[in-house]
Amino acid sequence: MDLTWQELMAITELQVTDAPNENPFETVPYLSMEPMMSYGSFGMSQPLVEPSPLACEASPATAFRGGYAEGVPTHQRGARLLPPAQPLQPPPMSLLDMGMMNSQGLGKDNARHPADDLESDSGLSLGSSPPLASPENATHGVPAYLPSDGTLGYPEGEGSCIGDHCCTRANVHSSVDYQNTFIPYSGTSYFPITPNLQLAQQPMPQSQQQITSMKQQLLPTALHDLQMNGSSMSRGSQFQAPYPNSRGSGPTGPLSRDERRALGLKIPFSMDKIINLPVDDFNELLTQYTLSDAQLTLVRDIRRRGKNKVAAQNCRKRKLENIVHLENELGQLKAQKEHLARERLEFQQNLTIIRCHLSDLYTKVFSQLRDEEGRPYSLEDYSLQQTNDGNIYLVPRNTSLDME
DNA sequence: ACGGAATGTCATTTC
DNA sequence: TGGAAATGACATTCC
Repeated sequence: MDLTWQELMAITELQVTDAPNENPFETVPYLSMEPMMSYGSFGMSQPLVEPSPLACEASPATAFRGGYAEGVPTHQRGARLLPPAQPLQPPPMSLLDMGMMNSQGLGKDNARHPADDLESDSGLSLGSSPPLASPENATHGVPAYLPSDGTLGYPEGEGSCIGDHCCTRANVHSSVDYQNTFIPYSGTSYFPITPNLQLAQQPMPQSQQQITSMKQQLLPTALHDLQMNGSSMSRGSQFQAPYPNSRGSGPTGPLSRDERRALGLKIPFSMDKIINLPVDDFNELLTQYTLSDAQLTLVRDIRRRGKNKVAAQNCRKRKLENIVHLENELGQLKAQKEHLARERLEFQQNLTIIRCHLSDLYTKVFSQLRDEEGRPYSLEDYSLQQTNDGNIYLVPRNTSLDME
């Protein structure tokens, strides 16, 4: 009997890890074992109604559940006199047949609730937004547009160079280093992958393939050009027509609208200076020349448009990168969800096993108990209740130790 | 001729 | 408070 008690208590110890309703992916509710866990009723005050998909039928638990657990309502039945509370505190208990448990998949990890993995593995931080990389350095430190004095623009102080030969210009590349000014998202996942998950090694979801395809299509044109000091950036602020050169026709080509305007108004300094000079230097530059209002307005417009052009390019690049980043995280989340679903299923199977054994042991205990007159205690009328101090008592079902 | 993509520009907000 | 950056919306051009 003591041995049986040890087994029973070992089973109840295992229940400590049972917190089924904390599963965030819970969709199919199953019976909580909590009533048996609390210091309240230690008996089957609630029937085990969950059908067992496992080999529970072959054990005595089947008869127990069928004959009592499912047949006995929770309301009180015929009351008997409360016998003297019989302390049934067993000696220190041992885990029941851990070898069996492990053999059935109840390993140290399997007993964990999936919710544990949610916290420990995912590191989900919905409150944090992706660190939008700022391209503000594009014009700091390393100027976005190299000084073009002598190589492009207008001869300072004279606007005599108005002709076809002036439409050609040196191909001054932008020195914006997008590889450095942008923080790649790929290295800072917000859903850290634990080794056991190995999400990164999972097959790429279809949506991710799509975005990858999109990236392959878009980035080479939109991003790669930017990164490779290509025509995009140069076009933006250098003396290149916005559209004719947009397909890689080279450094030469028709003047842009602002270029033509600048030529028309004989703006005495380069577009590069107008756009990329710091504001103080830009203002100082303006003081060195006597400009008409029209010239002044045009220069300021050119500066504004030139800066906004670069900003628009940066903005679009960021937008694409954000899409790629979010698609990557979506793929990781999907893989993580699948992993948790598998763990949940395994957990439920283990839980069913535990319940079967618990019912079996409970039946065994009651079958060996006898009252003062030698009659067996009925599971229908008596239950085991544990007090706060850990003692276990056999009490009628209509009696609660809490009230005493 | 039409649609999509790329890019420029403007207005507005945010930094 | 002014300048710069960011960004949505629209326009323009090319393919």
